[in-house]
Amino acid sequence: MQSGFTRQQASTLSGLSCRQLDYWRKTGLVSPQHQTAGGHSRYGFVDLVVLRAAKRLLDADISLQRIRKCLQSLMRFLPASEHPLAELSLVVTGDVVLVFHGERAFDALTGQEWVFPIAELAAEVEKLQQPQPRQGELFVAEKKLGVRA
Amino acid sequence: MQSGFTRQQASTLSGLSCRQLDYWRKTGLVSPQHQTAGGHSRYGFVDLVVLRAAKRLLDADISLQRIRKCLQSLMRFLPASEHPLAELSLVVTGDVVLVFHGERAFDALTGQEWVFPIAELAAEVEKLQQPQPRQGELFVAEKKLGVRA
DNA sequence: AAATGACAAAAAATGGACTTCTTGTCATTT
DNA sequence: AAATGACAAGAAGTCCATTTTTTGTCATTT
Repeated sequence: MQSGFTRQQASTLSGLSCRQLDYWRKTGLVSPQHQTAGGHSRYGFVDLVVLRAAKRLLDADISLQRIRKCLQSLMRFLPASEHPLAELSLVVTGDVVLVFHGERAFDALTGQEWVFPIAELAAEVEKLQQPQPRQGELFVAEKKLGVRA
Repeated sequence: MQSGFTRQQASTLSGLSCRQLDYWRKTGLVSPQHQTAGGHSRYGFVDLVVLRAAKRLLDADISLQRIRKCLQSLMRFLPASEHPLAELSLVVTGDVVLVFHGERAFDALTGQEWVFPIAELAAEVEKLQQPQPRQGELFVAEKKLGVRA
């Protein structure tokens, strides 16, 4: 076994057409990791993972242009992280792709992150619901110190 | 303490204007849980949680029309679930709102769910990378049984 | 086999006009 | 105070025409 997957192999294994692979390479979406001396493509392991991910996204009706932007973000995680892929998930919904890494969720496109637990809101409301504090002493202390006023 | 929060209180506690509360009630987005004998609003605990959630979504530039649809989905979880709010989170990104409940992620709007771990893709590729099976016997068995052909 | 180029069909994005929805403000009623 | 109604500005959604992107197919080259 040599250095990587040929175009044909990559196509078969990813479910993408050779035409797509060519176009994607030409437009910089997924470029094969190596080349042969003769200038032929050799796709690497990470390439294949990316190609399969892209295929899934396409199947989920995510447009290529969106995938283009998302993969840029995904790529940052893929080769980099220590526990690389195990803790990494994609959530696809509507036309948004999220990258989950542990507890955090990033919009693969914007990099924006915003998660908030409902329990937090409920706790806030619950606190407001009882202006009479349970811990009387603390309340008194606050009044004395003028924390609330 | 009586039955609930007045409009004014709900407004103050949620950060929404009375105008918004009125309009939202009129259009059925969030209706106060009870009414007084005189026909005045009394917002309940869950109402307040929902109002605060809505306020946050608005602050995140989610349009009211989208919130309208999302809350319908969120509402299903809120009063229903056993471990109600503790395991519930919202992820807001771009113009999509996801409801997280345990391991699952639902598009709050469509209800669609699709999560996939990258590790899975990597494992698939890894398997393909070695056409020589590690378990020789199994491979032979498959050939014998014609499973692959 | 793989890369490249050319042509065309299909899919997706963009931009603008138009409509609907939200919200503030103010007056009136209950 | 709260509800209701009226007016208007701004925000957001919809629809349609136009442009760009993506992909298949086929021929040619390396």
